[in-house]
Amino acid sequence: MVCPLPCASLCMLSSFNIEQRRSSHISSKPISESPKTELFRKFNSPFELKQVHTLVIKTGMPISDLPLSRVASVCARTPSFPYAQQIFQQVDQPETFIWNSCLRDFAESDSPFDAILLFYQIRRYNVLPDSFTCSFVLKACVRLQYLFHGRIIHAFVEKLGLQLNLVLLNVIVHLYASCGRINDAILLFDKMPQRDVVTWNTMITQLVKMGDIDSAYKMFVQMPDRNLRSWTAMIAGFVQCGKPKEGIALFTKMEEVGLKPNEVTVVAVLAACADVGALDLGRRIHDYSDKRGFTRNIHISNTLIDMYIKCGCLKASCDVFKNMKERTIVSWSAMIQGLAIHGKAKEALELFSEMIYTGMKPNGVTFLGLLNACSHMGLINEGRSFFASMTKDYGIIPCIEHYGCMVDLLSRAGLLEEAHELIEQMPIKPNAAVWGALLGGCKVHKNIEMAEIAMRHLHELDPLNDGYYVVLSNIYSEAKKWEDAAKVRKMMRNRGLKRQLVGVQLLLAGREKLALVFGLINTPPGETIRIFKNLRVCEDCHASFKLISSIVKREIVVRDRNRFHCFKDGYCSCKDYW
DNA sequence: CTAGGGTTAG
Repeated sequence: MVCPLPCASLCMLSSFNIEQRRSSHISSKPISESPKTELFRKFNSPFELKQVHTLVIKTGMPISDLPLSRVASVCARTPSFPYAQQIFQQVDQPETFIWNSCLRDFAESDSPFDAILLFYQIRRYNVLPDSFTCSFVLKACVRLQYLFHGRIIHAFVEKLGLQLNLVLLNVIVHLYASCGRINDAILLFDKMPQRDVVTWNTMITQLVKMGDIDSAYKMFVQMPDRNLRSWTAMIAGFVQCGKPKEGIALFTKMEEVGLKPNEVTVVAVLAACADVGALDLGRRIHDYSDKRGFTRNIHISNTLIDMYIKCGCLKASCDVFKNMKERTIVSWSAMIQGLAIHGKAKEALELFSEMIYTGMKPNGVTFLGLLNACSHMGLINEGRSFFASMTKDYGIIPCIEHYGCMVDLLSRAGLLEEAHELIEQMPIKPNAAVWGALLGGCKVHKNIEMAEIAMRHLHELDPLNDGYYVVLSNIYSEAKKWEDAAKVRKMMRNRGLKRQLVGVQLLLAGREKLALVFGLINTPPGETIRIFKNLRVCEDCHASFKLISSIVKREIVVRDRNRFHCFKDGYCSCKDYW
């Protein structure tokens, strides 16, 4: 992160002459419409500003009609500050007020750095700053994660005697915490003479961002008053920290207290439902959202799509998607990924074409969905061509997850050498997921040599994960290499990994079937049965489910770690490729 | 009403 000294930022203002010369011929360029109107809106240099100013004076237009932020932004970057000051002093508003509005615009713009520049100019030319001035420039510091400037402004706040202003202190707490200085934030929090619900909410959110959900919850319990935002922040916090069950439990408590969820709460709760597969609650929230008109909110529809997908209701997610009047890349990517994990590769690819046709630009996540689709259905050539196209046609640099998908795609298809080559030549250091994908392929295609290569890396990258040892041991066992299998088990024991290799699989297999029987007894005939598990479905269960689905004439949807299996009339949506 | 806190796809 660039964090120039304040004096350095002032030095940057010396580009005045270059800018003036570069832009002086803009006005002589042929412009459609009225060139003067164009100039009035878009002037970019002090030179053009003077032209506009002249225009204002000539036409007798009130000076307050000038786009003041434009004036300020031109002058923030050049030594023409006094010129803008002159103009502002003729406007029928306090000068500080106008500079503050400009600061606010800059702080919220795409280049918040302008606010920092302008702030130092304001200081230099002795405009009297107030608490609003500080709050806007602090906001820019937060957005830019400029701790250095933030500390300067903090000191400045004290110098101005504003150290008791609660709003400012809240922003400063936010600044320190969001810049990773949680201890500074806590220090300030502890010595604040008073705190309000915003102070507490800020701490909770930032603690969650640091991954410290326990401290966040302690504060949530400890705080004197909680508003809807406090509850929402805490629910979202649980979801973000991978504790969706706790999130749902807290939501239930919130309802008991009598608070009604708003749009943001709904997004967080739906995300929790998606993670644990709480379809009933998800449907209830969907109803509620419809009643309150929340479904027009794109965030909510996007999250609904995701929730239905992860709960195994592809149809319901399609309905939400179709009913959306506007869609973002998140909507499309979620839907493509949804089709992919439900084994509808063809539909996923078609949806992608449709998306491109509407002019929506894909991003990295979109391609993850596409590669997933290809991977689950063994579409090797399509996968290769998407992987090439993402960079070539859309300028998206593949990240580790994309490589993981490609390795998965090639390995599943038995192209273990090609997968290994891809890993060897990828520009990022491969992680455990990448080598794990290769190992998975080695199991399916019974390649012991390659499995050993993958294992050497996994051993190093993720030594405490017993799952890989289990896979390797199984590969040896299947090849009847009992001694090697025993060696792996010994290795696990030496590392203190105690999982019972054979017992685990049997137990899980039993559980899946038990879940199915339970579902058959407890649901009306004909209704879809949904089973969730946190590992991969084993081959034995997969075969049984196909059979049972045709006998009882019911759909059985199983969510495993990676995807969905929809069993119907003796067939599975994965077409046995998984 | 010139300022501060909570949200989605992998």
